[in-house]
Amino acid sequence: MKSRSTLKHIAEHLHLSISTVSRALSDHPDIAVHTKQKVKELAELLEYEPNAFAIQLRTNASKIIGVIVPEISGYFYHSFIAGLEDEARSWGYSLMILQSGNDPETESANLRLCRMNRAAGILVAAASGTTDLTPFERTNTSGIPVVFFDKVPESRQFPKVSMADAEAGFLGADSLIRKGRKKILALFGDHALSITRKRLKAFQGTFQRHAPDSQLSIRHARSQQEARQITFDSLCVEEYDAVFAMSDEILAGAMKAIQQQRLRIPEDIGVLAISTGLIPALYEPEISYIETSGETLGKRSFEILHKCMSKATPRGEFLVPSKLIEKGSI
Amino acid sequence: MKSRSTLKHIAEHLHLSISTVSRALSDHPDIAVHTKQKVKELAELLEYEPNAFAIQLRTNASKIIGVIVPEISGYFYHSFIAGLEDEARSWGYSLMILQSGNDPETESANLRLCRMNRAAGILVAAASGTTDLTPFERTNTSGIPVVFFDKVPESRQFPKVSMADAEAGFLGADSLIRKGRKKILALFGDHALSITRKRLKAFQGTFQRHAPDSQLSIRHARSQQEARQITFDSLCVEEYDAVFAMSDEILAGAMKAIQQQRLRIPEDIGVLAISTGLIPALYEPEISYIETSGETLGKRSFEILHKCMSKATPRGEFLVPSKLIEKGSI
DNA sequence: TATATTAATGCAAAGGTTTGCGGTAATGTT
DNA sequence: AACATTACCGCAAACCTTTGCATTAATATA
Repeated sequence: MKSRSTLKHIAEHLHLSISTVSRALSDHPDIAVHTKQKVKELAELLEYEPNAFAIQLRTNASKIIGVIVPEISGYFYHSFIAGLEDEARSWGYSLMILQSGNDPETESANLRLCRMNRAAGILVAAASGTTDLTPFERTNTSGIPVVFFDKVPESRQFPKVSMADAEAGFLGADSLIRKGRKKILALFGDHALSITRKRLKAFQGTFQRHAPDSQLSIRHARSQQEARQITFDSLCVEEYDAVFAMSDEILAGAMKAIQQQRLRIPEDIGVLAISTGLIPALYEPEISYIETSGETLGKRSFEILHKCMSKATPRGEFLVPSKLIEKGSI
Repeated sequence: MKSRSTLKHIAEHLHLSISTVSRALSDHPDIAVHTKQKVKELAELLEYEPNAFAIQLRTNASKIIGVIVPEISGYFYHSFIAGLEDEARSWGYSLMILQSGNDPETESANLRLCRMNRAAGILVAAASGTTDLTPFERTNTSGIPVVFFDKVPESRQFPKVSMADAEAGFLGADSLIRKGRKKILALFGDHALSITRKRLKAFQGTFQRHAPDSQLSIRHARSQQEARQITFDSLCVEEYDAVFAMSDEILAGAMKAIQQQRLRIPEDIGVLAISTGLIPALYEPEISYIETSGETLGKRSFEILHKCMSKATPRGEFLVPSKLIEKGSI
């Protein structure tokens, strides 16, 4: 193990003081140009790399952003993280990824980790069981901005960024109406989740306003399996114009039922979903969807957090717009 | 912003020295039990949280593991990261995630970041263009163990952990043979990739040895789209007993062609894939697959890296076994 | 020539923690 | 009673960098 070179080493070699070397490397105007040059050359030669710990200890700030999600894998968060990493890296930040496993305890422990590492900021998709926000408040109080995304609490206290759920619901309903679909099996997630309620409300409202004669069968499923079962049963007893799925997970379940019934898309039945786009691309024909891009959400979240880290304290909820991607399944 | 409490604060309140407080908190045997108790109580009260920077500076070691992957999103790496994070957390380590975007330059920059942050160890899935291993060597020389996973270089120099590709290829062929499938469309990835060659070799070899009378059509596709096109065209001109896909991406393409042709699975055609399991679960019936679990690979990778970080210097390539998951598509 | 200005560099403290070693008092051993 | 041991605890250095201020020498100004 080669011992790494430090400012001290460079200073000794050049018969300079540590402070001069430090300033030379950071292009401080006080330092003579030829000195800077010599220092930089030697630094290159010695493969000098600053000790991040020392810098962070001195400045009491890191270039690390904490990210706490229920799970990395699955239908959504990995694309969020991908977008976020991309954006963060371009600003010189790195990501510390933590999974809560939907457990508030673990979430709180992760939060503590972020504090210990003096994260520059923290992005959180709350665990579903999280009600007590004091750990987040404490983090905030100690000078680390916290921004919620996707799974956001009711509280006004923290900035939040999430998908434009109402808009997505509206777009879904709107395109079904435009295509003349009248009898629709609409599959939504757990009614306890705010995301479900928001999407559902806009979806339902749009139909009531613009196509009150349509027949809407609203169903709720808490898993892929449940979505499949419900879809299958529904399709057995009645014929539908179209199936609408409010998420990738639901879509996956619904598609299995549709395949099982060997229905043709879009002739026998239309299909539309709210999705990130990965799952809809797996079927033939591909499924049209209202895009809720994880990547975009990631980039946007970084922007908001970045503002929090500098000066401003943005308030309220920021929405990432969604748009219809037509693939011919409806 | 509340100023955080330090060892010094606790020491002053209790009229003790900093060193005593430090030792008390880490249960050093030299410290009297009642002293420990008092210190811990006050630490709790003051919400003391150790300054990770100071610790890391002092000990010149962090509890952070660098992970460099071409991309987080996609078919595979997110599940790897999920498994890894799980295992790492249980050992008190956190993950610093970096994407190379398959660019050797970025990869090298990410490596540098890991060095600056004195990562305890680094896990790398090499960018496809990476040929020069000196940046990795330098990292290694400076005392940070590097282990490659999934996309591993030829070099013997670093420990590597990857899927048991040969075994997966064998298992695929074996189960096709057992099911009596004779005429098979076998879809593989880019022939330049070692993963492709390994899987193909075992697959082909098994057929030659155990069912030399079978008809094997081997095709190579570099994308989902290409896989789809090839499958579609092939199915047009000939009838096949079964389709074999060597990866999720290929499977997705093949499935689109099969759906397009409206073939029933498994009656009209059998389907088998090598996969992590997410994609096969989206179809009806679900697709049987040889499981190459990202989670398991993640956990195993951590184990190897963990050994490297302590004492031993494991050499060679470690393989994580795969197994057949029967779902009735064949 | 004496004084003010500028340019270039060095000193030293601070940031919070760990740890080898030395010190003190109390207890145990002959 | 003299000495050795034990149980606790503190001192101070070290980890590496940043930065306010002081210092020196050289140049410009009056």
